[in-house]
Amino acid sequence: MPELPEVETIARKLRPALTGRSFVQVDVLWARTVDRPDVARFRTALLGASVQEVGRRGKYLVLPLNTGQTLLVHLRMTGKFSLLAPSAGPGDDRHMRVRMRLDDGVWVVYSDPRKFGRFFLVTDPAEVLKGLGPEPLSPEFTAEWLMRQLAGRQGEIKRLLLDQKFIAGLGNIYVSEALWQAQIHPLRVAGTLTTAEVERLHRAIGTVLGGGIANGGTSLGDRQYVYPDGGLGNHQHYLQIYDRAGDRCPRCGYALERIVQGQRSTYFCPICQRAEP
DNA sequence: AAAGCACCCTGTACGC
DNA sequence: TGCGTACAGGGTGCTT
Repeated sequence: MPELPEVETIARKLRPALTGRSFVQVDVLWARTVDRPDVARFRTALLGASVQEVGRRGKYLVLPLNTGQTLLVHLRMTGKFSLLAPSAGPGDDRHMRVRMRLDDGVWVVYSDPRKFGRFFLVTDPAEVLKGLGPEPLSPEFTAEWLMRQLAGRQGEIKRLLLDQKFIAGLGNIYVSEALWQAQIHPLRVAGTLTTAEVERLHRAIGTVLGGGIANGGTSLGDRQYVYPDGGLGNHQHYLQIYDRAGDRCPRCGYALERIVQGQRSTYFCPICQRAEP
């Protein structure tokens, strides 16, 4: 499940292969993968267009084109890109949903078993990105900003951190890790966090995301997330609590627990993540 | 503002 | 062994 560090890792791996290249072939094998425009217009507009850069905003890949349009991709749960040499061909992955050939012959293959990922080709990227909160690794994301935004909030802190309109890029794994590191209970009412807790949380978010990127992202579980160059990330070896219910807390040794918040799993330590300030 | 739920999907885990 | 079913999960949209 790609979150900010995984999408950043993917962008970095796609960048050298795609920047300056143009698309000479575009095949959409699962129509609903293309959110907009319709598949026919998508193909026509992409053919011959070249990629100016490969960026990221939240969990979106952002590829401005020389045509003035921008290709945006959200991988959702199981979307992944592969880069294949011209001699290898595009392959025959049964989950292939989009395949694109570049002007140097390299194949860019998008596979997505659960078909949740989406491509957007738009004139104004804000059309897709406008609702997103700030980038958690940018200078504007300060402890002071976080403190102000949390003030008065009655919802649970974990659910709020997952809200992309609040902060862009955090997902289930990194939110659980950040709250554990900051020693804050996931059920805490957001507006009740103390200044010290908010400062710990702010620092922890930076630490877990930075660590995830430094380790080349997470390759987890059944999906064993594979990057465009065929490699695996390393960060799964550094996760402290995610998907470890019943295991001992690395900090205090007590059994980690799993609860459900907003139809989603939350992992935490009931001892060192205090329910009260 | 906050929360619940259906939906989109399929691989996997689990019960019988 | 084989079959059916529940479940997971990010995001959107709708409802309360």
